[in-house]
Amino acid sequence: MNIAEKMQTQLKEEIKAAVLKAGLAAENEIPAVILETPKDKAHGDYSTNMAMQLARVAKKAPRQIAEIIQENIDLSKGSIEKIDIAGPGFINFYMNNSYLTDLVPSVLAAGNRYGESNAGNNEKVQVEFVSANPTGDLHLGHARGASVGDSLCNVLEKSGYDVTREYYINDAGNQIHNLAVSVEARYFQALGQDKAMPEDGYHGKDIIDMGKELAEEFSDKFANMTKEDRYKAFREQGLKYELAKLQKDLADFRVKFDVWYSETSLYENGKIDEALDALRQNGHVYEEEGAVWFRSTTFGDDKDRVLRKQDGTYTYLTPDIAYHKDKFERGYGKVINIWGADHHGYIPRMKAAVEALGINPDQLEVEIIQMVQLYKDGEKMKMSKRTGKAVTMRELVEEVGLDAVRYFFVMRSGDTHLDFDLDLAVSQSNENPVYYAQYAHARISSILRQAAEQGLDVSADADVSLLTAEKEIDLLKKVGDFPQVVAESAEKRLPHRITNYIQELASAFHSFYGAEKVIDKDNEVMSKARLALVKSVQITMKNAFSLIGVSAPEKM
RNA sequence: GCGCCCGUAGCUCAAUUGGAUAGAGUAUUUGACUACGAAUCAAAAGGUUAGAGGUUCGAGUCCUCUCGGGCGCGCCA
Repeated sequence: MNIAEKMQTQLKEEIKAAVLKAGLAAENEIPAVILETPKDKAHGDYSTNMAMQLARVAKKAPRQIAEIIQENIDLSKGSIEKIDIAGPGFINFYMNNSYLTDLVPSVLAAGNRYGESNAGNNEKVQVEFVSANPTGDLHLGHARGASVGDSLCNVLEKSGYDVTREYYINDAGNQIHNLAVSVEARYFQALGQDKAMPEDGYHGKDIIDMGKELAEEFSDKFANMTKEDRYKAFREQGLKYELAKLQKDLADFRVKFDVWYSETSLYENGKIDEALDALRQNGHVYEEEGAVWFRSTTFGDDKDRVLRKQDGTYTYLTPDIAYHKDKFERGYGKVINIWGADHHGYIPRMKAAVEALGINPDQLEVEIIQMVQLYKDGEKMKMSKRTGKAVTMRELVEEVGLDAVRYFFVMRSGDTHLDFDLDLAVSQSNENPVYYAQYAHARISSILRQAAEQGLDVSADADVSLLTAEKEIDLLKKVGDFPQVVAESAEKRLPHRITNYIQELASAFHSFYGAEKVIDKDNEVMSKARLALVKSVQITMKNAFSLIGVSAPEKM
């Protein structure tokens, strides 16, 4: 348990004890004590709404109850400096700051492990994200999904979950057929032959490049094959090429998947049939008009869904059901899918399928990432993957820089439509929030470098009780918040909380920096105390950056 | 037509999932560099939380309706 948590537990117990002592309510009538950190620090370090909650039970006015609680609280037991009653009945606690002296040494000792907690109890969680079809370049929406998904995974890991990052490769189905014939057309075009692109083909630049590369490497080898062999070859080559590109682009984006899961493998190892059988055995499957249906309406879906088409092939849903069945069989307590908003209509049927397999559908969570709109020169840019007129993730990173892209995407909660202003993101000015935070880290690094040159080392036994100035206390408290911010970010699946926190931490540091001088030749004891503080800020900042996949530069 | 999501400062977004006077960045205005990094700090100004009802001690947050925007609604994936 970290220091802030300890404080809060202690305080909660003392509040409960006071309520009991005053006879305001019986033990079983007391609601769980809720502690909040007031937005306005003039309202103390913590506040509770206990008095309002007890109004009904105690049959007294909230403010009166608050006064009674106040009288019965043991200040020293709760490490409380002062108690105020405010507003409709809030009880505000001003804590004794002496606990903060323990904070700095504990952060220094924890190092890059600072922020960890065991909130997740080592539960196995699987997160599937991006999972773009291997038929073209990753674009803006995927970049958002990759940023948010990877950050969520990091935050979950830091909070004590056992996380698996997974990418589902849609290497079966119609789109791969279209890929094969698109590659074929580009190949012949590269050989100088006039070959029209198919109606549903992929017009991306990457396919043109692939056609050229194949023509260079293999010359007219494919042209001389039988039609069947040629199709097979292009299918294979296309997949290989696209998959390699996806893996490289994501690796360059600092996203590392543990598992690349092939849809085709489900066809080959019989898992689709197993899943179908399971659904059938549970009585959720029927035949009609020559097709096999899943009665998903039993579980709240709008309409029943086809599993096997009249022509005998499966719909997209069927292998996906098998995939999800397999996920749970691998022992994950929680399965999280991060999907683009264009797939939200797919949620009810997937949940229905999970439930029909006898699994609690609450174990499947689907996080929807809203669409990204790109603006350039103040105008909306039209994008279409089919015609190849999309800005790719790679281009975006080349233009904007990886740190800024990742920061920008994690900065916003996933459930709002995002306008990405290309001109703003590109600008290397202070308009770009990522620099504000990175600058704080660089500044700290610079201070530490200079201190070292002057023979001042950071040591854990510095007398941090000297840190009593307002800005120092604010900064200490902010550092102390970190583990809980991480845990909450994980629990609520809101990785953007981390960037909010980074901004606050950076702001607290810059403000402190403006008010107090760290290295003071005439006061070595104070210098050492502040150096220890600054070092703990640096550790926290760096750990926070690493959660969102952004670098913490020592110089800029 | 039906379903899901969104609507908060000029702009881009937060808001401890029902808490106090709705906050940051940016843009605007003012002040601070012979200063450990001015990519910074200090301050001012900026709001009927799209609108109308309702629920309760208390609503940006929950419910109903209206308006506006996005995305879905296939034996495509």
